[in-house]
Amino acid sequence: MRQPRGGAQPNNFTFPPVLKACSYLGDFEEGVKIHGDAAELGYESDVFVRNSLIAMYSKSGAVDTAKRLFDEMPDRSVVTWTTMIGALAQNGHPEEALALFRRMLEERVRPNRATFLTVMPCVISRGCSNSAVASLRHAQLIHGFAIRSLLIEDLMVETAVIDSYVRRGSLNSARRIFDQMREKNLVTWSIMISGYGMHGRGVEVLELFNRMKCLMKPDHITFVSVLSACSHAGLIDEGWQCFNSMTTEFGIVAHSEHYACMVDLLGRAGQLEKAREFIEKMPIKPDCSVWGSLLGACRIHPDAKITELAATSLFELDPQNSGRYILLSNIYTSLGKIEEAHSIRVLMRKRGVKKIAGYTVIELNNKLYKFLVGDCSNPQSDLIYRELERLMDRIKEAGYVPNTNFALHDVEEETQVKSLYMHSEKLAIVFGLINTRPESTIRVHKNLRVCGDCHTATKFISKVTKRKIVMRDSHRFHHFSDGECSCGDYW
DNA sequence: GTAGGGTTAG
Repeated sequence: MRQPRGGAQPNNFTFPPVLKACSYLGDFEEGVKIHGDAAELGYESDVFVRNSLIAMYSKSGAVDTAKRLFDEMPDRSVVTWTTMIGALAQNGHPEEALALFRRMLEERVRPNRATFLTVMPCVISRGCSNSAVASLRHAQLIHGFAIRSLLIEDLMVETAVIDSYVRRGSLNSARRIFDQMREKNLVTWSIMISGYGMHGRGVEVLELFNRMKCLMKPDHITFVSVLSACSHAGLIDEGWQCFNSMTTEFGIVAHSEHYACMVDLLGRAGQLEKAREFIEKMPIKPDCSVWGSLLGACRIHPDAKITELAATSLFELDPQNSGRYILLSNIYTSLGKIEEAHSIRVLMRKRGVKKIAGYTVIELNNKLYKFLVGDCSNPQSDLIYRELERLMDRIKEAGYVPNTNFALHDVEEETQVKSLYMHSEKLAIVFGLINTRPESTIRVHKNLRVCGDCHTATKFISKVTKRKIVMRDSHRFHHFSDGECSCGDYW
């Protein structure tokens, strides 16, 4: 491309596919050079070339450059907007992506199907890293737009809407759309199945999976959904059956994610030794997801030897993962190994591993309220802490015992209990209790996995206040009601 | 003739 031989000059039609190829090959150095060529030849202002450049920079992670190209553009097409929204969404800026989508609507640019499917993940906010950012308002805006644009009969759009309902905790709404769909594909089925898994509904998981198998061949992703759902619902035998049938019946080769699910399944059920044997017999090298599952099992069933085994491999394979250090430190604490727990936190600091700050979000009247540990930024803070104190006394009378394993360890016990009270989960729930009608369900969303003490406390809170509380965490949903949780403490 | 989009888990 640099020095065209034989006098063949590239024109504006040449650049987009070539830039796409650079992204595909991951050769962004070449992409930047081609950008230079395009500029030199005067094609940088061509809308197609511009859009391709934005897409290329987005895939290379250079969002700033992409944004600059976008901002400097005089004429933008729907594709330009969609590409830029995607660039923000896929590079960890879902809030900016949604803001840009709003701006697009304000500037009267008509979004299309691709735009919808690009912004949808920002509303759905999957995974834990960017969770809890999108408000219900955004979701309604986009859902409404889908209906107005008559896109609601589109298979992929409907699937995305189902996903958004599942992830906002409205399983029934999701199921209603699912049942009414004229056509469903593998993705639709996988989402609905994993949705039931996230909510701990094992019966429906198996029911749907059995129905699905008659209609189409499940793929490796379906099996991850089904296996993890079995593990969340404590369906040990059914999980084994699925795992075996995956290869024998469907010819799908098990990957590390499937092994990780099986280790998780066995580990949660307390069969740690069996899980260890299972790892030993694996035909592929266990990766950090497998060891992570094993360590996760030790959180529920503390075992010094197995913990050591998992931790050793993890620190070698994935030394920068902060969650693992915290988990390990908590396991040591529950094993009574206070010294070790402390040294893990020291090691973490020494290696410069940054903790992800935990927070809980609650939505009231279309507004999001975010709470950090010990947060005092809310205008109602005084009231919240007073109510919290009262509520803690009430649940203690009902039998709640604070579990200081989840508190900071280098402080006195009384302070530990106090710091437990200030966890973001509890603050958000109390804020919800104060500001909503007595019969309404409280919905909160934590960016990390819910803390064990908060999980116990919330069960008691649901009992003494007679409130339904739905908590979404980074892994699943917990539906609290009358002192019980839908996860059956099997998380 | 060229550019943008949905699914799994620990």
